[in-house]
Amino acid sequence: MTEGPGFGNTLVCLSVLIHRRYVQICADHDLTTAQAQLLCLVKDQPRGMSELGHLLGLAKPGMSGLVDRTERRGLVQRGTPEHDRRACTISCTALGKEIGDALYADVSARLPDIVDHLSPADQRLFQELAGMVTGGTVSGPCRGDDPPEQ
Amino acid sequence: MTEGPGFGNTLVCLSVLIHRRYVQICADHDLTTAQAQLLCLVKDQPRGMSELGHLLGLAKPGMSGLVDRTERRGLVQRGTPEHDRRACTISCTALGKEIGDALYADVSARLPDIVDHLSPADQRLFQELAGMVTGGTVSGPCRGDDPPEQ
DNA sequence: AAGGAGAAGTTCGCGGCACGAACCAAAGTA
DNA sequence: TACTTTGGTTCGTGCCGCGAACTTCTCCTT
Repeated sequence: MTEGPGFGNTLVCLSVLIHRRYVQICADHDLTTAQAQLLCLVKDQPRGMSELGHLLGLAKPGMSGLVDRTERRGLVQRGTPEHDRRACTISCTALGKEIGDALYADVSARLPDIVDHLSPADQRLFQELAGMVTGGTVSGPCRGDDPPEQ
Repeated sequence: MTEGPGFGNTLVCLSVLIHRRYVQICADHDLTTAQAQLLCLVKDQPRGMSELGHLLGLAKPGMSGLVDRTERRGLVQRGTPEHDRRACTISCTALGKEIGDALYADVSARLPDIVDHLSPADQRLFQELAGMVTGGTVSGPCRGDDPPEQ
């Protein structure tokens, strides 16, 4: 409604801009963005596959593969909750926790670089608005609007 | 400097949020995001592989593959400029132009949905700030800071 | 208790994506 | 005429994610 014809494009540019810096930072920790997001979601608490799939917007095979690869690197591990033996709990290894914390700190420190050329007031404003857009989803990536439950 | 510890995370969420909606819109036009971005870059003017690689942040093999797949779908075509016969110009087919224009219109129309829950004033503010962050790069994705020239 | 419906994950096969290394051909240069 | 540089391609590899099919377990109904 209130947006000009170029706003959509601007949003894409913004997303790409953020993503590229994010890729750099992840690569510095030898992580892909998918693995990084998984790690950040489980670094402070174990979670089930379904929950992770929902949070990451992935279907079941995608989750399985991602956990496979991340587990193979020793960052994460599968466990079985006793109350439901078909389910699967993903938790962090000590190494994963260490790397995840370091990554999170680095993201907090270096990702905001992309707004460096704005005035401090504008930076604060942008930060606040970005928080409103993402709906205050603090931990992990925002939930998708389309639950990919299959 | 002015950002709290969660700002980096908020930016990641914002990027993911935008990207997911973008993926949806692209899929509605039967495009991947990579192909969509390529199409948008060449839909109004032909460009060389190097230039595209620079704009998209891709190395040479990545560009070759992307153009291969997009060409195979008949959306884009390779041409040879007469002044340099080893180079290669990527231009749009009629079909590609049509789809590219439709996609662009759809992105302009539907991507701003993600800020719908903000007040009109905040939406305008966010739009303006987002434009400032992306540095007014109007056409195509923003240039990366690290030229992946190899 | 039996038996079927549904949920949680896995596996398989596929395709898109993107990299490094090696390569080829054309252009420029000594 | 050689040598170097530049623009792209090919090859092999790995990550990513989907749909379809399958197994196992839980739960609900009868």
